Amino acid sequence: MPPEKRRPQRPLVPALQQRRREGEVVQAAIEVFWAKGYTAATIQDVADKLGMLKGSLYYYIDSKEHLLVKIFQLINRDAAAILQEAAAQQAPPLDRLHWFVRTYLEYFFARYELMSLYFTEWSHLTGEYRSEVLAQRAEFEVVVRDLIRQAQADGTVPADLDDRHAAFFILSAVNSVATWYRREGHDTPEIIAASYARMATGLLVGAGIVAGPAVPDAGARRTG
Amino acid sequence: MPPEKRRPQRPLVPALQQRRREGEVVQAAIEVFWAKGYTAATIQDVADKLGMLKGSLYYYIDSKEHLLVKIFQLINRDAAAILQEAAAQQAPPLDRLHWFVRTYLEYFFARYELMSLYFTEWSHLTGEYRSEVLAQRAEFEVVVRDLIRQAQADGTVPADLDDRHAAFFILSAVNSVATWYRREGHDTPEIIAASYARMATGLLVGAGIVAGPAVPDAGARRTG
DNA sequence: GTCTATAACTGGATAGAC
DNA sequence: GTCTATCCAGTTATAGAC
Repeated sequence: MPPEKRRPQRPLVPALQQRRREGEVVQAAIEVFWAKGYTAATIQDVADKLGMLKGSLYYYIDSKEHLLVKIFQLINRDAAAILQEAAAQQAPPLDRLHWFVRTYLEYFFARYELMSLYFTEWSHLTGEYRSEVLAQRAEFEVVVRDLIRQAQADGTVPADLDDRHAAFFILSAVNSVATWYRREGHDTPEIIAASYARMATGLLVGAGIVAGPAVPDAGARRTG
Repeated sequence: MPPEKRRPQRPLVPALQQRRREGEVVQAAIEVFWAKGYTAATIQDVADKLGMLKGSLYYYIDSKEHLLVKIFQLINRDAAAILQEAAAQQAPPLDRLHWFVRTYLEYFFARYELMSLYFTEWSHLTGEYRSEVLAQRAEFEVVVRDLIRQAQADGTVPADLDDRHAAFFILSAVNSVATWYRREGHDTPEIIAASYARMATGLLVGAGIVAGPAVPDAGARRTG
């Protein structure tokens, strides 16, 4: 039996301006992760950029994974604000959905490196950290589903369309722009955002047009 | 100079049934990665399941990452076949797109664990391996874009819709089903596949309806 | 109280013996 | 084809400098 060891107790009220170095650590991590990718990047790389030994970094972070979480926290607040505003507006549901997709994507492009890091590396998170990300996504799903249901209630969108599927379809597409968007591309952020908003709403109203008939059982397999 | 040592030379034409153990290695890896996730899973876990030491595994693989690649190769051939068939059919472009989305998703659900592993863990790949995955995705994009352009040519889909954006939108949504689908869910694979195919085609024809007008500049921010 | 250095442990990977 | 030994990176624990 080891003797009951005393661990350094963190004070409940942290000193006010003591976090400047912490911000530098997060900033250095962003640059390193962006340049090399999360997996390839080493804690040593981050420490080097700060001029400290890798072991010393663990005063600021709990783990390499935690460093990723600290980066993600920078955008969580903003994203939630956009979502809540879309939910609170008074315009027709489809207009609000359109606004949400467009505004969210424009924010996305404005902080592209950060958002890209989020969507390409979030899967490295495990346990509690992963759960937090999934919980936040669930909030997005709830709001978008609600907007779709409202549009179904007023007859704009066909009632037989599965609102859950539709919400997933739209959010998946929107969140995946990080996989193909590049700053050097010829499309401006505004154009892409408007294009995506158009498709998101078009999907809902268009589903009424292609509903039943467009599900042929592909009898035409094998040309000829 | 060490004496020219004779290493076990692999015959150019591999003996027919010599790969059984290799298959066992891949199968063990699938089970371990599926159970614990790629990051949390250790090479030791895979070795344990096979009853060998972790160092010995490296006779069959180059790296943990390579093990993931070997798993992915199991599905590449099938996915490419579905894609090519969609491109080769004689039906109208939108019907072919509908067929592709539905068939691809049904294949997806039939091999859910494998496909899920692919879409949730592919981002762990780096360098050459990552490039291969991206190249394969590019093929999907090419075919889907082509179907969309054909539908625009015959007037079914508005010409001012960006076919590249639309292809990304659809493929992103389809490939993301792994993030929310669960075997225990109440939706059958057929229902989801049909629902997604409907939305994919609806998006294209619906874009003509919501085109210009539905882009209000959200003057209604801040309810009140 | 804030920060750094050091050593030890775990997991991924390699080389060479058998 | 498998094992032993060993290396390196990420991480933890802890002692202690300022």
